[in-house]
Amino acid sequence: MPELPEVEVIRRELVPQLVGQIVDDVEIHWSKSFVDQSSDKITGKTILDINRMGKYLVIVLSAGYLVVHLRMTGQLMFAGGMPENKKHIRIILRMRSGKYLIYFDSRKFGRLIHADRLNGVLKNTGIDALSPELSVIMFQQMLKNHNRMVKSFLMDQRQIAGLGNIYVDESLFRAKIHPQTITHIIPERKIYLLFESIRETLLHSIKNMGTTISDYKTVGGGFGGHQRFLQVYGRGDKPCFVCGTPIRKIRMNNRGTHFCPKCQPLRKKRQ
DNA sequence: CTAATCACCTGAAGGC
DNA sequence: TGCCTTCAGGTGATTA
Repeated sequence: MPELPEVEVIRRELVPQLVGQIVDDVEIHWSKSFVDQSSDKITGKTILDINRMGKYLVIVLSAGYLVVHLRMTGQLMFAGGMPENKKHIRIILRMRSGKYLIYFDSRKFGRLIHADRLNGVLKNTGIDALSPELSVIMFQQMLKNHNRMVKSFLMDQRQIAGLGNIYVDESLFRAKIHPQTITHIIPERKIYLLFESIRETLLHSIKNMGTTISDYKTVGGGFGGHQRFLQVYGRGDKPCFVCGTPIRKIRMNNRGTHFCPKCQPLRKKRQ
């Protein structure tokens, strides 16, 4: 479900509510959802800050971290009491204030990881897609150093972290690059365009509180609004908003991949 | 190094 | 209604 913009929206909502709270108790309803690899107990720890690394939410405790990955269907809710709908609750963190941080996850893919250090947990996470340290020069170098299809490169969290299936398809459409283009043949001006397209797509979605296709909800239970602006994702066979050609949907790495065959022609050689 | 497949899970939607 | 298949915002392990 959530990619960088959704996780960032959740982070921003959570910070004012959660910072300063003290963990009093952890209730585990599905054991695989909570991975405790810390030598210390989480009870009694104060929440100092919440950061984001790619699609990970990093809750900084007075000692150690609670790292959250929502995968496909994870949801967080912060409330003064238990919600009416208790379905799919996997973890409940009760705070000393009497409030609760509740983790829902219908598909049980997501994880809350309690760890002393971030090194191990984030070892496969590359530079964040919105990091100010990710320069267009560095992005260009990364693309030139790989010989693979640009969509699968952008989906690879070890390279650039935060993009998922929706925003990769949207960014490639915006940059007019076919998802199967091999990274190292993309001309320089297209690399610049792609770099900007990724930033604009992600920032625009954050402004709209993320994209709700089915499960994603903000911490307050609201829906995102960015689905109104999707150009290709979920629009297979529908006319391209730019040229009217039917959007094509194919499978790449077992993921639905959407693009406009006219706006994003496949080039096999450097132009 | 890259690609393909499966595994982890549940629920919604469509065909018959 | 019900059964069956396919699909879904993600990632990690394994095999080719």
